[in-house]
Amino acid sequence: MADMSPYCYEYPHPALTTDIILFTLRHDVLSILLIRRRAQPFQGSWALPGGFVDMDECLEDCALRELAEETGITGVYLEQLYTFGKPNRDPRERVISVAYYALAAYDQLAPVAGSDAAEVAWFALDDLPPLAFDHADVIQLAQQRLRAKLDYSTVAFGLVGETFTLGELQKVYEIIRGEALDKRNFRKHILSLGVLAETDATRSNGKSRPAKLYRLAHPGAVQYIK
Amino acid sequence: MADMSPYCYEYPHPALTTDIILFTLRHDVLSILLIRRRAQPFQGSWALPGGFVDMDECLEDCALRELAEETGITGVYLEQLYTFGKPNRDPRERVISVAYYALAAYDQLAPVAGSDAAEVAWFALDDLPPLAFDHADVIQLAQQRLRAKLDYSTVAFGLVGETFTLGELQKVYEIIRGEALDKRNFRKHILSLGVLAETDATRSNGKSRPAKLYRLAHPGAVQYIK
DNA sequence: AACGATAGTGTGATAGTTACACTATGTCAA
DNA sequence: TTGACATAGTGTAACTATCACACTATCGTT
Repeated sequence: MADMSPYCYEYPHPALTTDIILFTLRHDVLSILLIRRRAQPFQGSWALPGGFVDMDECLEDCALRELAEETGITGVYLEQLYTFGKPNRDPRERVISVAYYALAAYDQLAPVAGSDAAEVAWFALDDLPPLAFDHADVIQLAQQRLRAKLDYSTVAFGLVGETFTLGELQKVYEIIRGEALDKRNFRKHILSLGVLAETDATRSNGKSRPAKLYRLAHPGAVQYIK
Repeated sequence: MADMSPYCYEYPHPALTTDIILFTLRHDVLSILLIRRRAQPFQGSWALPGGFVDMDECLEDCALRELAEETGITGVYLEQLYTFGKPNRDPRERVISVAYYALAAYDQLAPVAGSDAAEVAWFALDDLPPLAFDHADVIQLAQQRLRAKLDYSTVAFGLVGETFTLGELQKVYEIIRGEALDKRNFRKHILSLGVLAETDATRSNGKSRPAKLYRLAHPGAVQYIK
């Protein structure tokens, strides 16, 4: 018994995990990536990717590592969301989960089921399967946060590629806010923020006039705006 | 040895604490409550109130309990801020800290040093002593968050009493934003939010014309506005 | 009764937001 | 090659919100 449980403490310690809500837009639908659990508890249920924090890694590194291990995905934008710690979240033992949300452009992603995942799949946010643990709550909070940050930060740029057309960007805003936006007003607004730079390339969707491509003037961190 | 460390796990577990940044306005200065540590590590240093999470209590309850135990303070507004988890935050072992910030009106508070605290004192945010652990970072983030939330929520009401004059409320905004505001514009704005209710009482500061007292129309949760 | 202190009140200028419709340029099919 | 389709790209006027600004009212104090 002691051989199987060699990590001993004077006081009880909880287990610590990270969970990742990876948002993307696929076929004009806001979606997240879920894995089907290979292990107990909730074996066979859909759940957020995530897992236990190693003792020598920081929380953010853990989130990135788990996402990579379970889904093969790397290089996404990541931000801490909230820490969930109710006593009976997990039937095995006390587990604290630090939730992160991640954003990426769909065509830059190629998820592959990894070690702890029997399967990996995208789900539209309004068509989620039954979820393990309290992951439904986690996802709902993430969606709220994403919507709120649209208005005062540059999060939206995390959901498009490195270069993008204003039409693509407008679609991101429309889908997350759930309402149509006026094209001229949107362009005026977004250009006035001063965070975009023109490129001299254009992109055609194959059916119509090609659109000018833009990129972030200062790529990297999400900025607060206004 | 095993007798001193009876809580054993198959994998290593971190310790889990909460820390609380309790803001108040005292003598027109934004201040927080610190305790002087009675125990190692950082014995004798100033630190945020906080402590280890019990295995059967949720994170928020822990924060409230620790605040009560160490400072005697109860009944404050509390909100999760961020979770700090770098591997070497604490020299003893891996410690994850879920930080909460709290708000209260100064005259409703009477801090008293409790069990783990040798001393409890208010410090102006721009005149903090050297702090234990990474608490200086925690406080800085809390201050940023407080300032940001002023503009899109009703947090400011957490720093005044149950009833308050518009002059008092304006002072809260001015101090947190660090700039003077126009009285007429402030009143127009705050009343237009529709979150205030008049009372028919007034309050005099003893030196001048008494001011009408207001209260929150829907006390309780901090609301998002605009 | 005069003074000091804070409460309380409105208006005009400016800036930001909204509503709204047509031309331009590409692809595709006949 | 030309016409139909799809999306890109563009300006203006009405409306709304924000900002700057100064005086009167009412209390306590001397």
